[in-house]
Amino acid sequence: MVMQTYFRQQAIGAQKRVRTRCALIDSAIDVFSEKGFEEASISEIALLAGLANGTFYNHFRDKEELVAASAQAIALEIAKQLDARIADLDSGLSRIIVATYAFLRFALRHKSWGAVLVEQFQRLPASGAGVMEYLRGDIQRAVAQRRLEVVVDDFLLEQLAALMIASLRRQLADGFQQPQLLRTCEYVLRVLGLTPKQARRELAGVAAHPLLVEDVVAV
Amino acid sequence: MVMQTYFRQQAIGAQKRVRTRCALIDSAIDVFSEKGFEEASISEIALLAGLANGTFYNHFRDKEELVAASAQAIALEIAKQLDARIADLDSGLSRIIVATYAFLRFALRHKSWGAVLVEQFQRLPASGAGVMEYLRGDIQRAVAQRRLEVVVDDFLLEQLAALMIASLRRQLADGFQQPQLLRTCEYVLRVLGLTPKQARRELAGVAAHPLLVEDVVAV
DNA sequence: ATCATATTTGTATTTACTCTCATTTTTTGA
DNA sequence: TCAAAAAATGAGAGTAAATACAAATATGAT
Repeated sequence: MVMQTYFRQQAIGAQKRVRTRCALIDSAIDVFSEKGFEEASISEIALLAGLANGTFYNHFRDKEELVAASAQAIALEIAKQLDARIADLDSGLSRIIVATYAFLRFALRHKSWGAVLVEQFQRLPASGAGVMEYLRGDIQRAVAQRRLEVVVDDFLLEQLAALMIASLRRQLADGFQQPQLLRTCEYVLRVLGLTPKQARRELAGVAAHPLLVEDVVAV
Repeated sequence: MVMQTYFRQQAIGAQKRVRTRCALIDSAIDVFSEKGFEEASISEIALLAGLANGTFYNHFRDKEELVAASAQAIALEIAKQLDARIADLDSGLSRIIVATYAFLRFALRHKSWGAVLVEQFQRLPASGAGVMEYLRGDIQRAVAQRRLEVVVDDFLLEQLAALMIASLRRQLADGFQQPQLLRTCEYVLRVLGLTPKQARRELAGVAAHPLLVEDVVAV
């Protein structure tokens, strides 16, 4: 696989410091997702980024800081893309479903991104739950719309994140399988307090959304 | 904290090979739970076990193999203890609840054990889900008793394991909090297809079980 | 275009660990 | 008790992280 250069390209025109940082992140995403965190060596990452070993330490204290920065960059990017695409949805419940589905779908299409998210979640679940911060707003919206009755706290978000990350990890290993992705969406809704029937109905209700239709969703 | 010697003591009288192996596992549980997997060094583990560095390699190929063996030893031990104590319960649903609660409660009382389970689950979720293999039987029992309608597959068990491990991890960090533990039990039941009301009712139904009463359960 | 500043380079050094293996010690069972 | 087998030892080779730093280079504001 050829090196990804997504963040590099985003940074064209920016300060040198930012550009180099992005080069390291691009390189790290590649090496982490290919070898895993522990096997990835700093010198290899620097080399692949076209930089000398010492340069790494101008930007990050250690590997942990780099994987955290990579995961955050990825999460921000995904969130940005999702936000725009579900702006048309008013129902909190629908937003939860579509965002959850699309988030996982996206991370499965861009496997190296997904791998880094999984890596960082395992390392620091609290920060990982932050990756799903967008869910908080949509859940609260659904509560305000009287479609859910639930207290939104960090523990709840962590439990939901655990479901999603476990699903992601499994499918990164086995390949995308829509039924599993839909099951995870259902489980999320059930944990949020919907009955299985309601969850199924809500899911069917958004099956026609463009972000789901790409896959020809069969609920 | 003084070193735990649980498995060592189990192995008194056994072959030398087994005794040394258990000494390494005891030591590993201590070091892993105190420093985490990455910071733990093989030489430190060997030293704490009263062994020379090289001895480690007579028993395990690397740290991964050791943490896997430790987690398995722990899981077997917990399963053994739980099995005996829920033998009186006939209802599959009740067994699911009590076992889930007691499993987490146990891992929270013996923090170093809990930490190793979390570590291994993060490393290899599939094997981690094996830790919860006991759940499979109880779920199938509940299905046979017509209290659940669900297909039991590996994916389902992994999703449930993810909920439990996330809860465990959070409480290892923050300390035992019964409300969170009970919430995780409820979420497990909901994922299994119970409505929130049913889940709540089932939970109340077993609140009097000895394994839960230790904590004076307030549902 | 210039130059003060910021960044990168790459080597050298320290530190810490993993893993190997020839040798020594301990165990086991007859 | 004894000898063969099993296990333990610990020094050493090899690897990589982390840090330092003086010299070289690139940058961007003016």
